Amino acid sequence: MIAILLYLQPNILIMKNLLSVLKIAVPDKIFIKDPETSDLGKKIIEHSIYLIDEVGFESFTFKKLGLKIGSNESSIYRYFESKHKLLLYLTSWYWAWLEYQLVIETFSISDAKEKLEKAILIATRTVEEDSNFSHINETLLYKIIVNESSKSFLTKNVQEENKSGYFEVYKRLVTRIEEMILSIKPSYPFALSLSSTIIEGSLHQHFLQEHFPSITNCGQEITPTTFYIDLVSKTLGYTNE
Amino acid sequence: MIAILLYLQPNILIMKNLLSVLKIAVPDKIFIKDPETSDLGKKIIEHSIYLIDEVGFESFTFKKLGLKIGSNESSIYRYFESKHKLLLYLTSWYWAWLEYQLVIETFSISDAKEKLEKAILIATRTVEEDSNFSHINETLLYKIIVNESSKSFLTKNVQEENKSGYFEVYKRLVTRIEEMILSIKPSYPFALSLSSTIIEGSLHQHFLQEHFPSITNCGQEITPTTFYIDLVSKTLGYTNE
DNA sequence: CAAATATAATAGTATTGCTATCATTCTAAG
DNA sequence: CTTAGAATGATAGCAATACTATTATATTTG
Repeated sequence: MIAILLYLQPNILIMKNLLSVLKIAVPDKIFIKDPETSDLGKKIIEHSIYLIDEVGFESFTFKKLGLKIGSNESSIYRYFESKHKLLLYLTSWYWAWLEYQLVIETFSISDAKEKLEKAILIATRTVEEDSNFSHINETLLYKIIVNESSKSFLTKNVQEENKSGYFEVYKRLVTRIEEMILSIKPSYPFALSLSSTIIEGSLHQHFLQEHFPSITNCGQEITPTTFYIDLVSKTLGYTNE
Repeated sequence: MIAILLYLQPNILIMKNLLSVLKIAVPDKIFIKDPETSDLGKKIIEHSIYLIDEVGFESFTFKKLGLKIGSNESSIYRYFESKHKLLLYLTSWYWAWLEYQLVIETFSISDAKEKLEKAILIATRTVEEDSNFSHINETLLYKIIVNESSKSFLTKNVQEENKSGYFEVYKRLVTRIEEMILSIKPSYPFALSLSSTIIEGSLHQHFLQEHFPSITNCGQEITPTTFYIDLVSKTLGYTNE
């Protein structure tokens, strides 16, 4: 089933259909009860995105979220053990969604360079259009990823949470791009570091673009995508410049 | 005075002397009372580094710090309005210290490439030796920078705090490296982004090395310095490989 | 229809992130 | 040497946070 669908042209309509069959898979240790399995769960996810975007992660509380969705704080605790776990859920969902795009949009590209550049495009572009095929607003979620996602791993418990598999999706994504880099230049000794630099670095450039425009070239003309495609092509030595 | 000192060979002994004359300058709006002006102030800085390293920034409180230094919570509030301001102080101090190293250690280098590579080395190397010439343990502070510094700007108030000048030192550092890049290749259109990528990216690689070794090449053999020197030389097209 | 399951309501608790007030100690100028 | 001012300490208090626990009420499902 999945293989058949993957041969199709990737466009938003097809993605819509695909996602009605496929489910974005988030490591299930992250939640107590899968929010996808109930109306309340979906409302929690949907409105947590609105609320975190609105007030920021530090000021976000389950009590406020309960108020927003006309539900009770204690009910939210039946889905997520803490707001930190909810953030982990959102970030994992985002990375899984990105991986999914990466796979379908590069699947049929045979040229290694073209494939990598497509992957860089997907990983570094601004998510501007909400696909509207679920309760998740990807545009706002992307803003949260730019502004808050680092907080999901910059904690005293990373090691532990890493062992629990909470970051598997993210790591797999880095590995996928690493493979694409290596298929262009197998002798390049920093493929993992370059891959992780593209992914985290582009979030950082997006952040700078919004809050510290004086220390980035990204703006109207130049995008993080432009910057990273140039960087990678030169680093791997396949530029025609 | 400063100019005279800058002609000297940079080594730890001279730095020690230099720093007894020069003071690392942190934007003074960050604190209520300059912690450098009193014993209590210095103790606050010294032990905040130990405590944040020990328990992490989220669990760090002024009450706990007060206990550690045998002082009172309320006294600490006379120096810093909040723990967030204290983190801003520590990060600003670190960036100022790094800028200072950058300036003295590259001052007398006339070759543009050599100068830039020295700068990259300084900006990306692990701080392993505590210089011991002040109450600030640079080794531990560096660990805090790797693990917590992003939290100083990933907040809802960045814009405002940026306007207040809290990030001036950091931005100046990015600009300094940008200039070095441009002096090698004036036509390179992404010098600011490359500079900010080196600085933030190397912290990220250090973080990965410690917590997510499977998605970085940095480890025993390869360091963030190796990776970034290779990246930059290829990107600017001056590699001899 | 009964039993199980999900949700809501309420209460409670330790801790956080402060502010405010007042008391004490130290320090430096007259 | 004293004395006023500055710095520090002690104590109290407060609203909010980040939960846990218990009980009650819907809702679903077999």
